[in-house]
Amino acid sequence: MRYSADHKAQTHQRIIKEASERFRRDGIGATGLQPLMKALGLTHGGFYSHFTSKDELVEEALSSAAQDLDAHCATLFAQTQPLEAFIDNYLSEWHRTSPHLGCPLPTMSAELGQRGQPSPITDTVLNARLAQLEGTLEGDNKAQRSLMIMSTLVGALMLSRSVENAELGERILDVVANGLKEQEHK
Amino acid sequence: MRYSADHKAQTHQRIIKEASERFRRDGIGATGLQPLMKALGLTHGGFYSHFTSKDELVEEALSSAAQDLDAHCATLFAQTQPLEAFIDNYLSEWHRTSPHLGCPLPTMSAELGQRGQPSPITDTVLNARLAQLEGTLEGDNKAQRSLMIMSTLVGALMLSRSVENAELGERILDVVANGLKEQEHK
DNA sequence: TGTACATCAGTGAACGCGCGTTCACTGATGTAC
DNA sequence: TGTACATCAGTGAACGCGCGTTCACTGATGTAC
Repeated sequence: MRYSADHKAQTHQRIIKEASERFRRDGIGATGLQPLMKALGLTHGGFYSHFTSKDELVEEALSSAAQDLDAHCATLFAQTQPLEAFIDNYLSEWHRTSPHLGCPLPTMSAELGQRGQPSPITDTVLNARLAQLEGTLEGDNKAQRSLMIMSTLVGALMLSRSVENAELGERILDVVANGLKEQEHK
Repeated sequence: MRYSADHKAQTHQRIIKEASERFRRDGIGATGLQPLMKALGLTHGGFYSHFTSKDELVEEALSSAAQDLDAHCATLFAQTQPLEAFIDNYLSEWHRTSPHLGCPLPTMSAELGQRGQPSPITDTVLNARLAQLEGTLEGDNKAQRSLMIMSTLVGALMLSRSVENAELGERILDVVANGLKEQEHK
């Protein structure tokens, strides 16, 4: 069956959106193409009308997630206390319990580093986030401080999601968020 | 064939050691039992004389890795500047390029959080590390500060390993190590 | 000490399963006349 | 405007592969007599 003009582009986007959520929630290796296509009401064979391989989908899904995140951050940076807003948002209970909609770094970067064929996606995502963070800082050594803050945020969120004890998970977020804000307010 | 008294215990330990390295280097899901046993000169069927399932191996391999790390840290804490030694060691070029021998948190905790059946291994490993770190701190709010430092270390090491650009990877380690030491020296 | 037997770590074929990928096919719709 | 045809997104069976796990078997060694 032939479809209307932008039908294919829409399906393409639907696959990317679903994949970017599943990759972040379950990991890349644990996400099968068959269940993914089925969740969209499609059959798996059609996947290759849109992508040449799973690896290509990984690339596209990650840059899509990064773009969404950029847009989301832009709204945070319009606020009066952009750094505090960024920290509170990154270490929020919502972010902890919504890995599929959040930053891909805590969920996917370990696996991306372990994959055979490396790609510069992590570099791109990280650099984008660092650049935004730098914009909210004042004083000296912005580049170094944004790198430290970003490392702390990524580590704290990942750990808070990995521990079994939910109370410990929430405590990690609270303590680190308050500590970071205190630190930056001197 | 029947083997000498402690033969089985030795093989058991060899499996655990090889597994704990592969899990940290490649991830749990990406580590097959068949290649693992083959690397030890054994056949895969024999695996179930030692473990009831892959999940059981995961548990044992992780606590073994945690124990090794404890011992390693103990030597660091005997030094004159234990906190600096800990930071320098954690963010060393050796640690960055030797994930299979290092801390399991940056390599495995994301995947452990994504697995269906959760286990308290991450909690145990993290708490052990936090307790040790607290011992090297002086001043107030030790619990909070050790949590922040640990988050920073884990995040920085994971990111440094995930970026494709090795120069960026090394820069992350340097900047964060220096920043942390400066911060703690007030 | 010598012999018969029991043990059980390790063997290797086989199990069902889901993976990524391929391919001949379908059939509704856009286009050409 | 009406008809014939080309397009191509999506279908669904099939591919080889490696996974975790099972199982009947082997055979060197410890043990019992």
